[in-house]
Amino acid sequence: MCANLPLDQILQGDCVEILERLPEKSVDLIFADPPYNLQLQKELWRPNQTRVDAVDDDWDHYDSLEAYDAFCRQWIAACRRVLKDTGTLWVIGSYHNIFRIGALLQDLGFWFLNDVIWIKTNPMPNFRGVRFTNAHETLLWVSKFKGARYTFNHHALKALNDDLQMRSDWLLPICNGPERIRHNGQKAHSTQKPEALLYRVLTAASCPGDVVLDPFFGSGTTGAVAKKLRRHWIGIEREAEYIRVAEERLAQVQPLSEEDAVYALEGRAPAKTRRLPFGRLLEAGLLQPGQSLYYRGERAQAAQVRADGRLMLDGLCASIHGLASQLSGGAPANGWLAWYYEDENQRLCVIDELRQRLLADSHGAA
Amino acid sequence: MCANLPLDQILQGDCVEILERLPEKSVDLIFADPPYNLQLQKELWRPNQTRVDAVDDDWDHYDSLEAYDAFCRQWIAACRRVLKDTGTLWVIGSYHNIFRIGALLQDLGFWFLNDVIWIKTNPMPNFRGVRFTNAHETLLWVSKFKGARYTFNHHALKALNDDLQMRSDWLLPICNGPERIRHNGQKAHSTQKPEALLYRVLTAASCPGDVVLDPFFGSGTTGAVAKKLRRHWIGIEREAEYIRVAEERLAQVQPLSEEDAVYALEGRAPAKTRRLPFGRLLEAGLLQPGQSLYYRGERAQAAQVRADGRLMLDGLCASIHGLASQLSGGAPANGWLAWYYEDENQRLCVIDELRQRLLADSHGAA
DNA sequence: ATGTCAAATGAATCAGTGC
DNA sequence: AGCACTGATTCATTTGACA
Repeated sequence: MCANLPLDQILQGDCVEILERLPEKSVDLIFADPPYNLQLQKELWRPNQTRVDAVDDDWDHYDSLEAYDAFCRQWIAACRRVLKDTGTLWVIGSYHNIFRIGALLQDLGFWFLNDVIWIKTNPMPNFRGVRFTNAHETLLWVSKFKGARYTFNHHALKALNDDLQMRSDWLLPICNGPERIRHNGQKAHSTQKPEALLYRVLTAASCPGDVVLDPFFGSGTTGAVAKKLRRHWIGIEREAEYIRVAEERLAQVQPLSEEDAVYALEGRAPAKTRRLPFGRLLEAGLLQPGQSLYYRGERAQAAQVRADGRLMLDGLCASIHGLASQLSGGAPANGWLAWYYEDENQRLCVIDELRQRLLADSHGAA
Repeated sequence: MCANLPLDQILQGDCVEILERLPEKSVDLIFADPPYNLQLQKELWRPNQTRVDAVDDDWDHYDSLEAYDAFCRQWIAACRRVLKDTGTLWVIGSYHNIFRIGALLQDLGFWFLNDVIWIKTNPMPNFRGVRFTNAHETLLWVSKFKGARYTFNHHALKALNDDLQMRSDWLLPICNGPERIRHNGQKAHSTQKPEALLYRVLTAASCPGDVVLDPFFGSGTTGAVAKKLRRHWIGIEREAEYIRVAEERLAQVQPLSEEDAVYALEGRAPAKTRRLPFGRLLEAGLLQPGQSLYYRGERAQAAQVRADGRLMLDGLCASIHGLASQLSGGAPANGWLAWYYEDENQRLCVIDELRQRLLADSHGAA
């Protein structure tokens, strides 16, 4: 971690200027909730003749699509510079702006990992009945370039989702009730995001101790969740009033215990199996060099174990994973489940059983 | 409708060339399911739609984005020309291409009505657990320009959704089972869309007799649903094999009866009342000039009826609607429901009852 | 305290017809 | 095209008043 990174603070000012003063490749995760450029047309009234308190803040106004594009190109490029090569960027938006931002991200070399849909359980209806209820917002999740390594805590997310793989559609309520910060009954910020949304983002794409940056900090939801989950955070915000709101809020956040933060990361998934190289089976005497392993348990496809832990078959030589992949036509393969050995009773058993036996032995790990 | 519009046919060829031969402003609805960003297919397209044989991987990421943009700009512009000013365009895509298309639509002057998320009940899992399950596709719905009139059958959609306003998130299964067209066990088309999706699109944004065009016709789902719902359809498709599949499919489609098609359109909408000016109540003798009407049934807010059918209160003088609007602080108001008169028993009744009485009298309409 | 009902409200590109 | 006039339209939650 960079020594001169201002951690766990809110930096006041224009996000582009401040980002350009931060060290490059120093941040693990960026969550950006930029102005949406809503361009509201006129007053909107409910059928019960009350007025809708719409977002009409000055910070959301741009003169043209071109002006909005130029603004976004600047802050996205500045984010890219401070992001580690293994870091990822999230952006949230609506149809007013998200297509421009998505295209810009691709133009600037980012690589899409997912677009995630936040489906609101309780959106504002379309009062005039002239369109579909606008019931969602879109989150973009991109890595810095194609092929970049990145963090995705698959098991934590799976656990968060009742042991089903987490999908790209997230059903969550809007920020309301006690969580919504109000002063004298007025919203402290017109677009405060729910903590549940950030909880999911940070759990998925960062680890405890990582640095999470939010260039449009607002009421500080990103910081609040980062602090709770024991991530470092950096907030950038222009408006002094929002900074006061966020600082008061952050002072009240209690971080989870270290164990709980790690537990939140691992979720209820089976304890993460330690990595164990295939060669350990040879070292442990569970397999012998020269012994045959059978692809998918078929005796017709026999490979020989080499002393270095590689397999040979028909002149091919590769790891258990690589050879299985080649035999399957190139699909990624888990060699532990692809290869079978003959046990003392001449029965074929999957080699993963040997790995499990070794892992269960507390002294077995390398 | 244009006399020289080739209705209920599949036109073979490049969609841009064919669109440019069709009459302008002649089509009510376009549904487009364009090829995804060709990064995935490892193909390059020149701006003139000819395919570049990409023999290796050394093509440039940015060149490919630009080529895809050029391709999309052409077909979208061609669609815009044939679309009536009151027509709307739908485009479906995934994160690979939808952001480029959304931005292009805005650049070309289209106006967003909604982005709609098709959430798949049964998506393909992410087998390697390195991302979220990509469980949705995005549909864009745009009118030709800001402020354009367009068709949205609010009541039909509300009826489709158990009398709740239809939202922008649609939960529908992917096309599978008997609906999926197969030849010798092979999918006849790799991206056949479910008819339920098109059913909702056409029900929402077109009327029986309208002309629906699909520039990437494929297996013909758009045509099949259009025929069923008694819309005219035009399909454009390059591949002869897909055309054969679609023609065979369309021959088997039975249109709904006219009544069913109209019922599907109207849903449970209230019968449309004829328009009746307030002055007719005076002419019919149901109200007298000088009589008092009470705003929202409160005797403290009494307006006087003038002989010209306007109301006066506190020096204000306006129509029943205009005065109700002013009294409510500017909200649009339905005067028929806002004003009450005193009946022969000194009870206050809403003046809409008088309108209904006059409308029920078949001779009452102006 | 507890229950019931009315009022308030949330990132919104929010009207249609006829002259 | 522009103007004047008519009149159709909302869901899930939370908050607060009041019994």
